[in-house]
Amino acid sequence: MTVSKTAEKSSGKPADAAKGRKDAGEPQAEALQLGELSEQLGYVLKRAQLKVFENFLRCVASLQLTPAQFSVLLLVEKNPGRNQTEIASTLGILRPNFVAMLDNLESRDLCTRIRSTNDRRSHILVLTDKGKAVLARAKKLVATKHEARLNDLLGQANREALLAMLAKIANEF
Amino acid sequence: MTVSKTAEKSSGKPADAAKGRKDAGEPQAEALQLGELSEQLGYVLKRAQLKVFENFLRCVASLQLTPAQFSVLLLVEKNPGRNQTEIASTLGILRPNFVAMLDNLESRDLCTRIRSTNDRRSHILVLTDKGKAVLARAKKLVATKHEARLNDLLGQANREALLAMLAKIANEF
DNA sequence: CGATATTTGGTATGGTCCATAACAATTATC
DNA sequence: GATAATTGTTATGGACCATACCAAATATCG
Repeated sequence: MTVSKTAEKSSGKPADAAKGRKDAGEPQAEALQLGELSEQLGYVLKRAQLKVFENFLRCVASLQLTPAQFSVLLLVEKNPGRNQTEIASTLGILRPNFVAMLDNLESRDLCTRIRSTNDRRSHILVLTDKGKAVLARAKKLVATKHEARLNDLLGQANREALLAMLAKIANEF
Repeated sequence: MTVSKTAEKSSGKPADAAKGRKDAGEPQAEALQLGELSEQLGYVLKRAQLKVFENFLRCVASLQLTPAQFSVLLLVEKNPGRNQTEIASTLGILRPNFVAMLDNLESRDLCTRIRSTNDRRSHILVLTDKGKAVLARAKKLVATKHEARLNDLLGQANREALLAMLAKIANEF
């Protein structure tokens, strides 16, 4: 597959190599045939994922949160008192790569590392008040602007079916 | 969201920070709560995408093809005589990044750049005989090992519904 | 107890992918 | 025929991912 983030200079959908295709009378090199590509799970999946992330970023742009950061805040809120290793591995983040991420969140006063008294090796992660507030606002934005759009596009039932299938793939494929 | 490729050193599913969870009698720090994370479209989507790519790579490992390379070969076969810009932009690949990719495929004698006689700036892309043969084998592997697995997992009808929804997201989100 | 192994957070580093700027050669435009 | 646009390309930087390694703290076991 392939699918990068900012499709050429052209419009949104990358599948139009040609310019301002309308129905004008230009010599216009006709559009390419996607062919079997549109049946490839990985291709469509990646395309969809990029679009969703892109939309997510726009929706929470005012809070300056990436999908990854949002997931960290969500998980820390739901599981306060856990250490870096636990949070990171649950999200599939490798511990070394989690350090800079936490440095960022901590520098913005969204979460805090606390030396555990039981095990003085580990850092307990906790959301700051600001972190909780930002997360609350992020949730609202995501719910009303981002996830709601799926319902408009697919309908409630289909949206749930989609999530269920994706979860199944993520867990059993 | 987040989701890296090789979840920690632990097993497959990243959602088990703890070790060999069974039902033994260890002090074992209980598993984390995913919470609202499992309802986040982007999170589940990314997770699924990583799993699918991972499986794709395994299925065509004998041919040494990445999803991106596979998509290029597919598109060139379906649209012979197109130049680099057209193929790249259709796939959402930026032209500068497409150069090294083609260098690779060409060095393996899977496709060829041909100077166009009409426009001597552009390179026409064509699959070599070896390229066609490799692609044919890849298709077979993908169909029988990769895509077939989706049917086993979701069933034919659901698989088609999933692809349709993903395509809709990719195009209209 | 004390030697050894393991775990935790962290640093350093390299790879891959993605994005932008710039350039020469060629072609289009006026 | 001068200027603009296009094509393939190089160079470069950023983001993300993965591995090896380290010191401090803890666990394990003789």
